[in-house]
Amino acid sequence: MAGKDNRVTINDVAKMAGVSKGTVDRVLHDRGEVSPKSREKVLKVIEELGYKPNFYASILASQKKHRIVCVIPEYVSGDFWSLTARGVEESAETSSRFGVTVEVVTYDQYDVESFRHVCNRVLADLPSGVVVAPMFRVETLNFVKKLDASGVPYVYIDSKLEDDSYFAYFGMPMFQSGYLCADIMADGRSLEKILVVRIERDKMGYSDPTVARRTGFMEYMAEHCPGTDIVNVFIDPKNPDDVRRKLDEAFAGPSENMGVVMFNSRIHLVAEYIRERAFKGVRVVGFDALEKNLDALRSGHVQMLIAQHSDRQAAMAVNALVDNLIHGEPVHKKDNYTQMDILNRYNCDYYM
Amino acid sequence: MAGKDNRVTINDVAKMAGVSKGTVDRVLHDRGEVSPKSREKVLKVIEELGYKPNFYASILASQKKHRIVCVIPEYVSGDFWSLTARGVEESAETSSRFGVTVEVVTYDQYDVESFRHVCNRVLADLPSGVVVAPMFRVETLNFVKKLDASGVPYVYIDSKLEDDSYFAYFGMPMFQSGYLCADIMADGRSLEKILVVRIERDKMGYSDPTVARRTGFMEYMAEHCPGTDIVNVFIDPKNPDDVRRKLDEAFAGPSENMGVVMFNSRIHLVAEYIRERAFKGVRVVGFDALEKNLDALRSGHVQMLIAQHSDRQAAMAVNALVDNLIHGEPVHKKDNYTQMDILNRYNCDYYM
DNA sequence: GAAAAATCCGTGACCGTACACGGAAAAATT
DNA sequence: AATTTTTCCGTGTACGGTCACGGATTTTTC
Repeated sequence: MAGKDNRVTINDVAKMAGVSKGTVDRVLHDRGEVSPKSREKVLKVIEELGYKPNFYASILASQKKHRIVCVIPEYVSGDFWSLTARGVEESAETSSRFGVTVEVVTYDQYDVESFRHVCNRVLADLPSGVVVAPMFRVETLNFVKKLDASGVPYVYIDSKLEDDSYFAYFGMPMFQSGYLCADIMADGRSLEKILVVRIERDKMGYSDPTVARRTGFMEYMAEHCPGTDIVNVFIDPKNPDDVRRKLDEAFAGPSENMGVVMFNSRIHLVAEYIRERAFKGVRVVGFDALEKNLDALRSGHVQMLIAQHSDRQAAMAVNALVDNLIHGEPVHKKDNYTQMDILNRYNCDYYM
Repeated sequence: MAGKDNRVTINDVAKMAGVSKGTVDRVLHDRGEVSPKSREKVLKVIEELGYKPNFYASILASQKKHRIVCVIPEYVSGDFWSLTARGVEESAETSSRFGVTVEVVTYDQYDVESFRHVCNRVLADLPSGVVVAPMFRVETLNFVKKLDASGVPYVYIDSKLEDDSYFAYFGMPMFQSGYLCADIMADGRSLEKILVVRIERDKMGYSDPTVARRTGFMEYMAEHCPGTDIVNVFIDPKNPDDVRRKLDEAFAGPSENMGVVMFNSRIHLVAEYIRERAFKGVRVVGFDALEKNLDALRSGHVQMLIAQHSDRQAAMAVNALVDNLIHGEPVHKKDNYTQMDILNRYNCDYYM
């Protein structure tokens, strides 16, 4: 506890063990070429003296260059994946001090082929570690299997797959986030109808990370509000007219005491619609702290958001790899569920 | 953007500027003994080459030992200040790598004399930087004035005072947290009565950081729920009998549609009482993610908590000082308001 | 038992910076 | 003009590691 100032160095260990620092270094890095008994002795002395290598001397001396690549969906400024990218950017800065470069490569999340292509590029020039946000189940499994075979550690962010040789996972508990969302939507009020707004793609075969979220939501509703009418509305987010038409239809009936929810980050589309139509009293709940969503929160067109720090998530993913690469540290926890932040108009301005 | 691998070193700069690395070093650290024109030239070359000192070589070479002390109220495991202490502990670990030792000293927050004593001890053996959680206004101002005079940077955590030579502040926006709290308590329901449970000390002259929070709460209520009856209840937290008696009195009347709130971290006392009396339907809202409070959340005796990551807060405070001491970095922002986290039974388990 | 191979280990040159030391050049003094 | 003082700057060592290189021992081979 009492911080010792007399740091013990590799030379101290060497002297004490009656060998040279070269030998100590060899056992430290398991580089072989050390007789069992020297090894033994050095290890014992290290233990006794409580030797900790000087991190900085180490980095300085070993001019190793590690490279980490992050494979995430394409993004444009302000959307969900741009947050992740920002997190990567941030940790890249820190990591560069450690001689680790971090590289972001993106793929079209609606196009398997582009994902395959990116994977191949990564495999062609193997990095020291990989961070991947999986959208295509089979292809990702295939990808990571090859990484694993080459001894390249990989970590999942956002969502994970059911293999188990991943190095770590950082993401939101999807099911629970849906459950929580339902509670926020419904608790203490008796809603007659809830629109679940989904985007067309949901219907297709892609592995959509938000399905678990929807499941959580539905489960809560079934348990706590069996009487509430839940209506699915499918929209094409790229087509404003379509959005307007579909929502007009959905809002047509008796729109008293209604709720609207989306399980991806696009709730601002709904907010926009509601602003246009000047609807009052609709309870709108969504996910992710995109700037557009926060604006909707401020203007009162969205009541609540559930957010995660995807930037921090990404940063932690990268850092976990860096720690491992540089310091050989194992992960603290393999599965890291980041907190679910509930935002409303009164606390959103203090969200990062 | 494209990560350059060819880091430029102090030698490159020296060569380019036609001087020796010693001179470059002198201008880098403003150590004088450099002619204006050499200085000029070096500065220009640094600019051109985009030279960034190698952090690690720098730390390694300068064997400076910095010491930071954190002055916070005494704590026992599980209470509010223990969270802060934990954050300090964490950042202490990181900081030790930088040759910075972090030391925690505590005072009795109910005893000015103990605070004075601690301050004197700190002043007697000046550290390189100070983190302080102020509870006594006058004494703290006096303390920091002396620190300032000695050129020791200090940062406030938790709450800040109205001087302005502090290096930084990390804390929750107290007024807004009260405002938010009121919204969480009252929004969408029509409460008849709200008990504001306070501890005796509130009545005395101590500078209580939670007054701003209470003000925020009251302001919201005045604006949005003028009809709600707000009743102050003073308890002695150390005396369970007193708590029970006072709350019994407060709950005596028509206890339909009631709310209870506390502005410090002791809401678990109320939860305990409610559990004992097996009251139903009371809306209980409080602050801070103490283990006891989280338990109350899980068991349903508290509906909502507003939390802050006081550990992260403390860590950031220490880190800001470390960055400044080691790297001479100025603060990003002087006032750092940490986010206000809304916790209920469904997201509290993922809160760190 | 000598030669070849394998094993083990010490040496020393770095990594990029900080800073003490002492000397050269310029300025001030006499 | 000679001397002293001041200003300015280059040199060299240390910080605590990493790793290539080559030498010394030991083991294997024939």
